[in-house]
Order: sequence, then structure tokens, then C-alpha cells
Amino acid sequence: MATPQTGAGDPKRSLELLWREFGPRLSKPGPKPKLTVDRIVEAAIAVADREGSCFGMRSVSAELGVGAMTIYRYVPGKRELIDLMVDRLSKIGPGAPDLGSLDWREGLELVAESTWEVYVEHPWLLEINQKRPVLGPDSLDGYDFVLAAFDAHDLPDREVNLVTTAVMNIVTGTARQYLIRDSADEQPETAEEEWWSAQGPYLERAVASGRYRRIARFTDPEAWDITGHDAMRYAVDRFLDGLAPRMESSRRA
Amino acid sequence: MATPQTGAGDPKRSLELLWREFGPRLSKPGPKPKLTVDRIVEAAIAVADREGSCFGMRSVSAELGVGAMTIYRYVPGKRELIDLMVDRLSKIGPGAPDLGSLDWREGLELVAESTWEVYVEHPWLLEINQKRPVLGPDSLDGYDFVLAAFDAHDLPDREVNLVTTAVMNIVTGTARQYLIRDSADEQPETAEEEWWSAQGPYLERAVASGRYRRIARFTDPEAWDITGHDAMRYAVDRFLDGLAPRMESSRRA
DNA sequence: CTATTACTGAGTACAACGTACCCGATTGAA
DNA sequence: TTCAATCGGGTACGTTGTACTCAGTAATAG
Repeated sequence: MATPQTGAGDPKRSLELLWREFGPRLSKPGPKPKLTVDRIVEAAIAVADREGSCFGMRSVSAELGVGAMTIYRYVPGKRELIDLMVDRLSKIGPGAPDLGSLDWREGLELVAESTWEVYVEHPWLLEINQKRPVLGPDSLDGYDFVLAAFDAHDLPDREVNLVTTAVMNIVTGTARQYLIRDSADEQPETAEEEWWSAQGPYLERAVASGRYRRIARFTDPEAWDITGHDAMRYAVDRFLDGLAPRMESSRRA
Repeated sequence: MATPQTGAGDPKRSLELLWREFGPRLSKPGPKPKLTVDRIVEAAIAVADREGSCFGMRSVSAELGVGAMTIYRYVPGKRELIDLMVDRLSKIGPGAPDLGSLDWREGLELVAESTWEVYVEHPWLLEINQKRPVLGPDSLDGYDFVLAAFDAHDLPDREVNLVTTAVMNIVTGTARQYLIRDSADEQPETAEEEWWSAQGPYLERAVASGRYRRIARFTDPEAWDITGHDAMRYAVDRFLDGLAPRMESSRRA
């Protein structure tokens, strides 16, 4: 029952680590380090993929085959480590096409889909409670990548920001509802069915009680047959529909 | 560093408690209980408002002036308690007007604003990792309330669900980015400024490096002057813009 | 009224977590 | 060679959720 909260550690330490590659490489006395921050971040991501966001620092140490406290030589604490992990996965589309060559709509759809895929692969990201935005090199890469979608337009800076955060938040919000899983769970489908079969009788009784008249009016059994991806696409599509007039009218000459 | 994860406890116990008022009231031997589940939930919400989602069970006990383990007589565990707390706050607009008397758009805007306000008052809700949707009486009340917005329309059941979950997820997603605060923090504004002033130099250097060309093109200082409420409204407004044609064409005769 | 009995509430204790601290070993610089 | 800084690892502490125990209590059966 470990809580992941990021942006809460010492900001300076997080930032130093995030931008460490830009720092000077001076040689110092003492033994050569056995690990690197990058290897630790990589291992931590692997562990989180397996164990969920409540991964333990001891698990990361074990993954690397070192003592429990060794990683604290490289990283000040768990929160800062999570900051690094989050930034690492914030680089959208390393192999994606340049958004400049796409229509604005195709571009933003691609951003949404890419982000969604990251969440599918690393659902523990959704369990992180990010208190402050941690802007590391990879996050900025991702943001710079998104901005390409607006290259051919003259949308005001502020609105560009509103649009990008909106798309990100729509995807993240939907992902959080559908993609959070119990990583300790071996058969999520079974658990899902169990859950609904346990909840079913109560719901039927509640609806039958007449207290919820409008819910009772639902008849189509397919009404609830909605995947997370469906929900995400619907929200994004309607948002882009609504955005379209503004984008078209701001197209560069 | 406590982790709040809900929907993970024994579903049956959560459901029994959620729907307890509908169960039979049989009299039993033994002393009258000193507490009630409702009082515990209320106290837990008060504590969470004060301490954040990582509130401890011991704090709840202290709030009620009872021993540490006493509340476990009423609630099987923390997860189930959180289920109850979440459901309790899921009743939208207890004093709100009936959505049936409003335009669909005004109705959905009101839903978004109400939900946003709940998050402002209880930001710890955003830190809960809900693994399964817990549908209790109050959640259903809230859902039934929202459905009124579609009374005058013939939108297919499935699309009604898509729209409502979209609105909820847009609000929740945005709230999560802007509203999560360190509850232990007494002056969040100071911390915010500190954070940006610590991050600033790194960002300036990064942008100056030329690696992020499109970000560098941002010049309007007001581009980043976006409140959470601004972001939420923009996302919701564009979504509703995009939804409008469908709603209008499905208006009942 | 009395005996029964289930249930209450407080205390103790344990496992798992993040991590502070300490130590001997190792290596580059003087 | 000497020195000092830094390495990895082990031990231990405080905090969390909560399992368990036990004596006291109050509503019911007779």
C-alpha cells in the first residue's frame, strides 16, 4: 500500500537529475559507480509494469541485483525516482511521423492515440498523483512534438496551450477510468465479471425500486458495451469537431 | 505515504455497506453500537479534506474519539471505507435545479461545474485510484440526475453513455492536473512559485539550447496564464460545440 | 428477574513500506 | 604512498493498515 506522489520531493534534486546529461562530467576519487540513473529508471519502469505503481524500492533493488539501499546513492528518494520515470515516458512518438506533414486533426488524433498506447503499456502512470508538472527533457520533447500540429495555423499561443492540455486531459481522464487495473490480479477479466455479477443484483433491485427513473429507461443492452478506447475516441472526436471551426478560420495564408 | 485504492477490497462487503439502508433492520442482543457507518464516513471525509487522501485510519478513529481499531467493527477495511466516501460525494446537485427544465447544453455545463466544485472542495477524490466503478445509491442518484439533460432528445442509449462519461472524464482529467495539492502544504501559492522559480532556469536553458524549436516560438507571456477552471471550461465547451449537431438533430418532435 | 450470549471497544502486535545511518572497501588525486 | 572522497551493503527506525485477544455490556429468552 505504497503511495506514489510526485512533484512532492525536493524539486531541486529532481531537476538536477532530470537535466543531468547537460551537467559537467568531472572525474572524482572513489570507486566507479556500478549503476547509472538511467539503468535505475529503466529497472523501476520494468518493475512498475509488473507490480503496479505501488512498486517497492526493494523490488527495484532486487531487479538490479544490488542491496536495498544502493539505489539511494543515485536517487534521493522514491518521489524523485517517479519524477524521472514519468518524464522518461513522456516522449511521444519516437518513431512517429512529423506532425507538420499531417493535417491538424490527424496530428491531434495521433497524439491522442499515442498517449493512449503509453497508458495501455504502463497503466501505473495513471495511479501517479502528480502534484506539480515535472518538465524534463523528454516531456519537452513530447510537447514540442505536439506543437507541430499547429504549424500551419495562427492560433493564439494561449489557445494552443488550452487545446493541447485539453487533449491530454481527455485521454488521461478516460484512461484513468478504464485502464487502471489491479496489477497483482492475474486474470483481470475474471475479476471484472465477478465484480459486475456481484453488483448486478443490487443494481437490478435499485432500478426496480423506482427511485432512478431515467436509469430504468435504459433498455439497449449494448448501451453499456463501451470499451475504454471507444470512450476516449468519442470524447476526442467531439472535442475536435468543436475545435474545427476555430482551426479552419486560423489557417495561415 | 498511504495508498488509496478502491474497488480493490471485497466487493461484496462494499456493496453490502453501500446498500445497507435497504437491508432488513433486525434487532439483536448486545449493546447498542456507539457509532454508525454514516458517522464514520462523514468523519473520514472531514479528515481527508484536512489531511489529503493519504489519511490514516488512526486519524479517523481520533476524529471520532474512539480506539484505533473500533471503526473496523463497522467497516471491513480502508478500501471499502473509501468506496463509501466516494459514493457519498457522487450525488451531484442536491440543491440544483432539475435538468429537465434546462437546455441540454446548460444542463451538461451545470453537471461539469458541479463536478468541478466537488473536486475543489474534496481534492483528495482525485488521488483515489478507482479500479472498479462503485455504483452505490448516491452515485446512481447523480447519474440519474445527469440523464435528465437528455430528456428532450432521442439520442441512442449508447451515445448517452458516451456523452456522460466523456463530460465526467474531461472534468476529472483536468481537475487532476490542476487541483491536486499537497494538503500538508500550508501555503500552496508559495510552493507553486518556488517550484516554477526552481524550474525556470532549467527551462530557459533548455529552450535556449535550440532543441525545442516550437516551444521557443512561444512569446506571449499570457500563454501560460491558464487556471484549472479555464482549462476545464475550454475542453467542455469545445466538446459541447462538437456535440451540438448531434443533439439538435436528435431533438424530440 | 435472571441467565444467556452476541457484540462492543480498547489494547497489543505484526508485516511491509520508505529511508536514515553506519561501516568497511575501493579508487583517483596529491 | 598517502589521503580523502565515494562506493555498496547491512541494520534499524518510524509509520502505515489491520489481525487478534479479551473483558465488559446490554438486549433477549425463559
